[in-house]
Amino acid sequence: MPALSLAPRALYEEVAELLRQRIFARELEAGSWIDELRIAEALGISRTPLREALKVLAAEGLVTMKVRRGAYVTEVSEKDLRDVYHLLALLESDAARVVAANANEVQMAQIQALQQELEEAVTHRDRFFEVNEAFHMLLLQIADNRWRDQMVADLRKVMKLNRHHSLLKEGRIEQSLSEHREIVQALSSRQPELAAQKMSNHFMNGLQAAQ
Amino acid sequence: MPALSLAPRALYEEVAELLRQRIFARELEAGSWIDELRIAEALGISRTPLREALKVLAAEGLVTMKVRRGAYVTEVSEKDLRDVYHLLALLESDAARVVAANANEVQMAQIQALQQELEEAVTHRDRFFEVNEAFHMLLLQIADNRWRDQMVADLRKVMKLNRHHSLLKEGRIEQSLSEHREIVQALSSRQPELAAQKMSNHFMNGLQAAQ
DNA sequence: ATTCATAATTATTGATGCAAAATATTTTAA
DNA sequence: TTAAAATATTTTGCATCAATAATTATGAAT
Repeated sequence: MPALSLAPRALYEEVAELLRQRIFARELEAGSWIDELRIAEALGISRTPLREALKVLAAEGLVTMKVRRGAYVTEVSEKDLRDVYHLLALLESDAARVVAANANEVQMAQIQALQQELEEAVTHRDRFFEVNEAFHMLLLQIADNRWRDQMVADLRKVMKLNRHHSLLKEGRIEQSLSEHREIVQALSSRQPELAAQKMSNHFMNGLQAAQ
Repeated sequence: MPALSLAPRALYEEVAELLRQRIFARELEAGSWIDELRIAEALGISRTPLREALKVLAAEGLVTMKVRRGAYVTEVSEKDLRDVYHLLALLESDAARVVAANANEVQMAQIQALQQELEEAVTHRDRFFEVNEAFHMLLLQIADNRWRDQMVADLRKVMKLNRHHSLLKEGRIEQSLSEHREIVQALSSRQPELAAQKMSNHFMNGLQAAQ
């Protein structure tokens, strides 16, 4: 029985989302083989939508398909993690550059409002995590490049495969907040290169905390 | 009857490749609906591998899935084209930066050898096209970031959706060659920032020629 | 004549079944 | 006892089949 949903998504998308959650929650271990038959049976669905979901996840980089050997949860090495952070830094710092150069006053106000929310969420880990994500999403949305949005979304999913979460490290939230202040400062004062540099810095520090 | 294949790829991958070719060749028009039944029948295969192939192409951005309405060939607007070039410039110029900083002497020699081949191919459009692609691939390979490789590959596929091919424009090949010389020069002299800048420039000129 | 509702047709989505390939196990021989 | 070969089991991958949803066409009513 499919889960209740107001937006009628296709079953393969529902399944893809469910598998993502299980992968992030490490119920499906990194490197392990994904038993199609078992999962299809457990979910009460056929293998067809499950196989389609696996191909979507493969394109995102979350699983790896091997010919005639099925799907495996992607293993993320230390180098992979560095590489992914490197690209996120590159893409999001470019977004920051674009925003600093092109955002209108209303959009700047939105950014500052979210920064304010972030300041207030500093004592609540989950809330901070949530607002932090919203902040980065807002910048991407303003930068307005759907291809970048897609790539960043995929890379962030891969990043979540890693067990060490940078924001969970002692003192990282406070440091992250401080870095955000500098980014917003650079954006507000319309300094594209500075904003890009601060954003890049933000990711490099995140990587340091993550490993 | 499935197509003869020596390399034991899965059928859905063969089909994905075939559809890519047809999309690039405009046999499948931009924005048009993809008739599963008709194509499956024409290829003499069932709809299952075809549907899996379509989901792969959707992840690459070549087709767009609409719930309960099937697959459509992605329409690439002028803005899309600019956005894709922007990202390719960003990613490949970063690769050039990494190469300038980290490549060893053997790799540098490979780059120079390919540049030489490019010089010799200037009078043969198809050959130039081929060597040009090999050149960019070599830089990516040396920069050694499989996530970037995947993203660049996807973006290049989207770029090919556009009907105006920059290398087909009068004089563009000669200009492109000259830009390549400057890139190789910057790489050989180990100037990361200059290499990145030249590469970025190369893409911006390519975009100009493409529209 | 136009609009709304209902029915029919068409196409997507999901389930099931079957064959081929790969892996694991067992048996036999050295 | 160990290794190799043959057999058996597991699992992927493709095809066919059934059902659900959407669109279009037709008919009736205002």
